[in-house]
Amino acid sequence: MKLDRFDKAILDILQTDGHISNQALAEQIGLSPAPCLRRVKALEQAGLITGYQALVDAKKLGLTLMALIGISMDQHTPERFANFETSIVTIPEVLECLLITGQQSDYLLKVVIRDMDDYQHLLLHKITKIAGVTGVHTSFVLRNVIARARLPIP
Amino acid sequence: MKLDRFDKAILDILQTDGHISNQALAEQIGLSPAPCLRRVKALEQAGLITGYQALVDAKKLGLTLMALIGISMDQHTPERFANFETSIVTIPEVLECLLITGQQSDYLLKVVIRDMDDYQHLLLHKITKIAGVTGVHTSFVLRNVIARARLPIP
DNA sequence: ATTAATAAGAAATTAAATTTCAAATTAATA
DNA sequence: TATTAATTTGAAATTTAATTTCTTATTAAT
Repeated sequence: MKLDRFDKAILDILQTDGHISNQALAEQIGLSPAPCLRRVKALEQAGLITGYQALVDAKKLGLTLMALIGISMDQHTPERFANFETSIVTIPEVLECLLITGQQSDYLLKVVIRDMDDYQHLLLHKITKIAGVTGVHTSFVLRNVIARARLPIP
Repeated sequence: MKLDRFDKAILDILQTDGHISNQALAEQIGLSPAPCLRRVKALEQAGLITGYQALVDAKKLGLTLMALIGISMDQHTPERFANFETSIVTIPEVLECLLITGQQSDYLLKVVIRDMDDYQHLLLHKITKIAGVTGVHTSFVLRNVIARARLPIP
């Protein structure tokens, strides 16, 4: 699927405001509502738009701590990795889990927790309990300079 | 503002599906549409819901590379940091920018780019051009095990 | 237990999404 | 370059959902 300027504008706007009405969206990109809606549906159908979500303020939920946790595994086998990944997705505090190169760590996790007690519990009773996890290195986030940024539309 | 089970259910559902109709949402949480809508509006008003966004597939946009870039600064002064932050927010490829502890780096960036050429250009012509940036260490993301997860509702 | 305050639900209204179809634009072919 | 086919647009009608209003019920406080 190739995108013209209308499609790109739609993606750009919907990443910023996923609740904009179709009429307002149509006006912003310079089309009438009917074709605008068709394009949005087509982008959803094509899998370019994978969903919509509300953005929630972590601090107002009491989730004031964010940490990055580097994880080292004992063996670099597909089985070890697969097992780790199926375990880690069940922990709701883990917002992100990336398999990475260029570090001592194999995985980098981003977690949000209420406080140090919760962090300790998460680390000692959940993460280090997963088979194969040998090393853990945590960085705490002091400031979130850019969050929830939108993808650049090429 | 304190949240009851209805509010928590709303936040949980809207983080998963920000496009659900108010009627369907009301049914899922076990309320009629009118009070359900009132609660959603109240959560928006209170700043618990900060917005809505469409989720876009990076690969389908041709953004096939994701990298984590650790940044070290020469001086740890508020002015240096402020300048870096105002510069970094203008780079659309930077999806996330965190000021962190526990690493050699001061900042950790998450970037998405098309390919190695774009990465090279981003690094050499944009990031390292910012005043005070002395060290850069890049990790490439091999696999995105968990992405765009939703906050756990306490 | 009684009152006040808050929240819920039904129904009416308003607004938006969706569909339909004729007109226009774009792309392809001769 | 003219002609045809395919695709896309936009106006209007229809359907659906959001929003408001008002009465009833529930919860909290005295």
